[in-house]
Amino acid sequence: MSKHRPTIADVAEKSGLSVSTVSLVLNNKTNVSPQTRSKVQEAIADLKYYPRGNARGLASRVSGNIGFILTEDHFSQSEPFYTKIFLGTEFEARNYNYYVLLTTVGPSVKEEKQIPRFLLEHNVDGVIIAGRIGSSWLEEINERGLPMVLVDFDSPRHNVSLVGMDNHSGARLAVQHLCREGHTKIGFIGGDIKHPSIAARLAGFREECKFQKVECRREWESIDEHGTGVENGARAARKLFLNRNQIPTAVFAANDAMAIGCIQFVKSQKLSVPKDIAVVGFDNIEAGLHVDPRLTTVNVQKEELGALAVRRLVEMIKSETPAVTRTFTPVELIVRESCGAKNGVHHVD
Amino acid sequence: MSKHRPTIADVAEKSGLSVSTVSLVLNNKTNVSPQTRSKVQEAIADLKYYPRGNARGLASRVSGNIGFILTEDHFSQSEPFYTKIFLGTEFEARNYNYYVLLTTVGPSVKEEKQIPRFLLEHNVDGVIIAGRIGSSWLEEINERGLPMVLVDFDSPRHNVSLVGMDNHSGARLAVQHLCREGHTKIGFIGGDIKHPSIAARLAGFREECKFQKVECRREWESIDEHGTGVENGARAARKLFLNRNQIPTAVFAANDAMAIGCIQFVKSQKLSVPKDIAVVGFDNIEAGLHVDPRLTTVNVQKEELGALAVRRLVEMIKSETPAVTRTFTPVELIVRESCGAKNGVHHVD
DNA sequence: TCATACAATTAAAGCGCTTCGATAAATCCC
DNA sequence: GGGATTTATCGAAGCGCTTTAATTGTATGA
Repeated sequence: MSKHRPTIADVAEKSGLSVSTVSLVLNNKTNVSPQTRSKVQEAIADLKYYPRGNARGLASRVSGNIGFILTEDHFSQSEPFYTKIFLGTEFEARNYNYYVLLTTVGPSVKEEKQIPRFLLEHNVDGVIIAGRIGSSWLEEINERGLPMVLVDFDSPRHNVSLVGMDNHSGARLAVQHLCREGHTKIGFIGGDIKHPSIAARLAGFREECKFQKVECRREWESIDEHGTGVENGARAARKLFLNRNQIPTAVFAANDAMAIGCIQFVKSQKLSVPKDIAVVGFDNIEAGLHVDPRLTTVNVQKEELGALAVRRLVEMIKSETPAVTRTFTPVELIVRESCGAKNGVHHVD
Repeated sequence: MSKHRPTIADVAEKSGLSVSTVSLVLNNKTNVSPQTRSKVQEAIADLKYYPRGNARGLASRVSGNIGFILTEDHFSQSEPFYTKIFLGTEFEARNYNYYVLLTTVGPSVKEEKQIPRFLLEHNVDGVIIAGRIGSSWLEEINERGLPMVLVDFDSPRHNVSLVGMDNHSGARLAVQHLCREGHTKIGFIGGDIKHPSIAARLAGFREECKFQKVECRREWESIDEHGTGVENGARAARKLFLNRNQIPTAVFAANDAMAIGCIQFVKSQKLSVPKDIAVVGFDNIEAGLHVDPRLTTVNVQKEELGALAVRRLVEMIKSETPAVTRTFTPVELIVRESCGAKNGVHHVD
């Protein structure tokens, strides 16, 4: 054993310079001559030196970590929607030399002991929150003076940075496509209608219906209050289709999970998708590929959302005066069989 | 501002004791009188003091982190199988005051720059690896002298600790159930047959067939070399059912993804599941709930696997002489419709 | 009663880095 | 040409903790 891991002092000695100078090189500071810089870099490479994060963090009082917060029900959801966002985060964080600490939390801040340890221990330099979350968490983090970025959520009361997708255009794309397929009676299925993304999708739906001069009655907008899962989709579909004189021939669902629920319900009624009812979803989750018929949907760039969140967050961390930003990724229509059209991708213009 | 975060010195002052004593209390060391201990704890509570991880890590030369390594293709898989394992890891790690750093890696160690930063920087005290991984990674980690635990994989050459599930019993449960349903001709569908879990499932399948005195020909064992995904399942099913005089009436698939592929193929041939072909899978992934008919399968406790891995890893970290352990969680049969039986759960005895 | 052991507490020396202020050398301007 | 700047390098302090060895206090045994 004995041969122990090289420290900055070893690098200094090897290169014939001082520890401080090596540190300057390490941190890409100015006022280092090119020769010096390369001498140091050579020594670093020779020794296979890697700075110890703990020492760096202690001296510079930053943690080098980013916290990623998810509510428990989001993460335990079967669909890897948030997983993919997290993956994007992890990838992008590497480019900035940050580690990502993921944790799940309950719906709202209760006891101190439920607060993520990385917050209590000041072990993150900023926080990314994905999906719906109680505003008490936003306040908790604000109080700690940590920069934060929301992903696919918003809190008007908190004027917070966020990254999201272009829900409005996505909904319009979906409706537009159904119209192109000849549908004139289109319904909407949704849940958790206060969620900004869902609300925006409904708004886009209505707007495009109006624009296309297509019949879209309020009674064809079926909202299940209890959530946005498959079961909720099935329930909303039941509400939409049962006990009505007239039903729509096409449905735009606020997300894929509900769209799948809708398809299940329609099939359970011995009706055919897409022949009797065409269905379009939103999110492009994997399950849409395994449902029969395969789901036409609006694609969301999940990894990109995560990466974007990191970039915004790092900007805030580095900046003295962080600006509140709102960034939206574009979406595109993915045509499969559930809408009764030929396959293909329709990009948003 | 100004009011800055309390340090151990503040706690020492407040409690009228020395920094060293506070440290002893913090670390639950012996030789501290009960009165002293409670005085310190009181001060800690008053000040809302939390030790700074970086300082601790620097002084005690441990990182307080656990690395979680996944190959890229595992993580980008749609199915949240590994996500759930990770979640279990994260949960259990909290109990031991560890942070989990997740990263994905390529199939084998190539350049130094592809090595996870937490390894290069010695920023983890141990490593959990989930799923199939190139043995060069195991060597890389071994060389660094880090304790490690594999989840759902094995490397006979490396004599490494692992946690897995009882694949053998699971396969036997599945076959046993099919026999109980009256099937006498049972096929097997699998992929990546060198994977220890898959191989064990095949072994269990054969053993139970023999035990039940049921016909199971080698030509009814259809292996797709290219993987264990849905497509591979469909392809293996094609190989199994096409161009044969006699085909089995039931299939045990090595995992749910392949089972779903198999169902898709069977349906594409205008045959009925379970009437013409009964199908049983393994893993109990969510997608099995959304396929039609819903998939009968063998449940694997994914979160528990992750938690278990943490426990084993922490034992190794704390121990001077880490023992190599192999731990297996029990499985249970979950009966849904794809096997043509009534629903229910059959536990392994 | 005095040396001995043991328990409880502490002072001080780091852990490996960053950063501030000092120093020395090079460049500038009138 | 000489004081004022600027640039490159370094010494040393300190980040907040752990840990070792030393110190003090108290109980033990002969």
